[in-house]
Amino acid sequence: MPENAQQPKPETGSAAASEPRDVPRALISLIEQEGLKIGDRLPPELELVRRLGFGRSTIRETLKTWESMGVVSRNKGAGTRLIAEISTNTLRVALTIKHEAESLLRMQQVRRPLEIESVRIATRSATPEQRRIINARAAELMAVFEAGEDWRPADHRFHNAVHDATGNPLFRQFIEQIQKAFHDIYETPFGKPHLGQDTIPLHRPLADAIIAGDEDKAAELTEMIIDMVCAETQKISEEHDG
Amino acid sequence: MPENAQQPKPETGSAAASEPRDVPRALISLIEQEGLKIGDRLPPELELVRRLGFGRSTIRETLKTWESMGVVSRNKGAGTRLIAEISTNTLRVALTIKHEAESLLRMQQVRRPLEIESVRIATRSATPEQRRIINARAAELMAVFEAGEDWRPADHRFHNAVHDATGNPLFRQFIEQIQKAFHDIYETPFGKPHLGQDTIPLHRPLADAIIAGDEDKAAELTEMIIDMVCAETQKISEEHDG
DNA sequence: CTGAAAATTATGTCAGACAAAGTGTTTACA
DNA sequence: TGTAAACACTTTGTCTGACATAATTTTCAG
Repeated sequence: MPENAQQPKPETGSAAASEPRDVPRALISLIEQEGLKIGDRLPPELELVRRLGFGRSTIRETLKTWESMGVVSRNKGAGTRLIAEISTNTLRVALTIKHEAESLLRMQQVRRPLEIESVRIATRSATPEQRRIINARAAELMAVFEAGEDWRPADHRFHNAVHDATGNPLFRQFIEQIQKAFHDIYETPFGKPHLGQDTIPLHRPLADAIIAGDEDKAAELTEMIIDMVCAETQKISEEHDG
Repeated sequence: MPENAQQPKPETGSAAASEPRDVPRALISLIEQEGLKIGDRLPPELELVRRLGFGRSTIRETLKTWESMGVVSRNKGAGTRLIAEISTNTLRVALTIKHEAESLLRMQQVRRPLEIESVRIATRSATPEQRRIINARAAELMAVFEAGEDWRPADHRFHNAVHDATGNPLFRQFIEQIQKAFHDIYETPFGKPHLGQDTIPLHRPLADAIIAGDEDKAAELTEMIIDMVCAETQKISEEHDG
């Protein structure tokens, strides 16, 4: 029996950075060295085994995980393709959300402090340009709403402008993912009244408070908006639990 | 050669719902039948092989994926434990975090409101039993800290107890994933002093406030703790940007 | 040049073996 | 008797090899 068993041996020698000690790192490093872009095919598993020095099952566990995170797509016969950016600079985190009436409320419960905090930070630290954009988005939202059209895209843009004004892209990412999950659950099983309709008129004073730099006022209005959504969500939950 | 190869054979016959054709479904169905709750141990892999009728590598790929999603925690020697709800209808959401030195601070910025809100909710709505656990975890943490040992596992358990007391598993999942990402970045490129050491003495009064139901006091202490971590994180960021 | 058959490629699954790290029990010693 | 070291056991981690299955590519007949 060969005693060379658990010696990863990254072998590429050069690798200025550091020798990758685990499979994900080794894979990412290979992808970067190879210059693979979205849509490109990764080398087949057996070649990865040869080049990375790990066993196939170990490598497969990582690829399977990446697949579940939406980094790669895998198909028998065809290979493994990159479908999202991945680099040493990218870290992917996955969450699981239970798909039931109650979790709608739970998601809003988590969204609440994130939304409030992002408004606070935005109010404190937005640049004049960002305040201008927020103002424009609010105007757009009110116009669409009063015209009786579908206000949800405009609402989305308004909130995005606020999140961007925090200077921290994670706020937008987190909140957006929560909302995405929310709608994935909300759209499918239940009928879908326009959730949050009553909150729209509050968006104009919210924008004003942010632009004026009145942090407490902005936070208070955000709190009201989210609480209204929470209340509606709760009603829906209860209807579907009874 | 036996030709019985790829016959999953769910065998449990009864299974009113539908015969699980893939490993995740089979696992979830087993978890539900067994009534496994958060914190419980899953059967060892070899038993799963026997009971589910799939090969070990196949089952491992699913468990590894679940681990990366924060559904289970796995340890050599010890087994696999459930750390989040999982059921037939769980939705998986992936977040991508670009990691630069700056994003360490950004993650704490997002964690901040989540941590504060979870403390507020926990203070409001924890059961007596949950308050008892929080108290015990705090005592344990202080003991370990004063003994000069590694306090991080105890710190982790303490915060988990608080998150669990919110009654909303999403808080724990979100915060845990943020921390996981944080450590993935933090451990590797930079040297790693024990971040947050000075905050530990504040945990005793925090626990007391939660147990006493003093929401504002608890929130205030949490704010102080996180802000200290943020300050330390910022210092590290700056050191590595200059 | 076209379309079907065959060969090749690549992932999916299973099985067996051993390593490594925990857990628990027993034993030795004070 | 109490405690700590030594041992056995359990469980996950990794590697290897084999075959099944689906997609792709090549070959070949018309």
